[in-house]
Amino acid sequence: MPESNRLLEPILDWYAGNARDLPWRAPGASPWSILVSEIMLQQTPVVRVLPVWTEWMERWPTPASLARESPGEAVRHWGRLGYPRRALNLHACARAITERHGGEVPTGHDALLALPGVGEYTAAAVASFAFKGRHAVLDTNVRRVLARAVSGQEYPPKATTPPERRLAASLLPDADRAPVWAVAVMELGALVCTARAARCADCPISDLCAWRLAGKPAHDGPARRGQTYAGTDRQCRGRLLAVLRQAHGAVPKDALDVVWDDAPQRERALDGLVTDGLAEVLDDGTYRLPG
DNA sequence: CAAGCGTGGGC
DNA sequence: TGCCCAAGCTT
Repeated sequence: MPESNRLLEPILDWYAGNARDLPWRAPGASPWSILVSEIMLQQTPVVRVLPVWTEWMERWPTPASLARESPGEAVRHWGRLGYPRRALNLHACARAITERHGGEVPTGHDALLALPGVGEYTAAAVASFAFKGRHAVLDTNVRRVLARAVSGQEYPPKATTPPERRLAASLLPDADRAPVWAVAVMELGALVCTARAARCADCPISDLCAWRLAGKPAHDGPARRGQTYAGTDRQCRGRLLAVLRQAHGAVPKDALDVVWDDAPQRERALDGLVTDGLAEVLDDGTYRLPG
């Protein structure tokens, strides 16, 4: 028997009084709406997801309704959420679900994992939140809470490690409480145990937290990230795709050329968009979202 | 497996 | 102001 989880009750109690009222957590939220929310939330803050998710749910309330559209429509209505390949992934999910799963989001972790754009985290999240399965749900929030509370480190490793998975698995409560435990730890990381300026005064497990008890030592080791954005291919792709999104119909190449000066980089980025299925070249040399 | 992939907001 | 970060996935 694993040692009992002393974090469980304080975190569940805290969640009961502090959970945000997010629409994909409503009792009637469909598995599809939860899957859409999880893909949209990958690397993207809740406040930016909310309006897009709402529009998508009105427009495409079921996998079948999205599957009937062209992939380009998904990209267009993705707006400025970022990482637009996720729109293609969701469109491909919709088609896979209608073709292989009778139009219903699959309930099992493995079947979810086989869907495009669904990785270890998203499969566990949907299996847990939509179908009330018992899974360790390890997102950046949970990893940070466990790193601090249990391991005494300010930040988790850059990539998820086997010890982290073992720890998360060992903390899983019984099947009845596993889903709420998963969402509660995530919420604690999102609202209290934040990456910067952790609000330890509001934390329900501050008296158990190894990191706080150690005096909140600063992260040792190299700086964790260093990605500039200005001038990158990513920025260029974003500019080009914005033109295609806002135009309805084909766009002459001139209209793309004007948004980025560096021609070789622009061509490379445009080729990349086509390769990735985010844009199409027509016979007359014009460009558009994928049809 | 490290790198690439968007975008906007907070400090 | 620039840097860091936000419910990751894929190759």
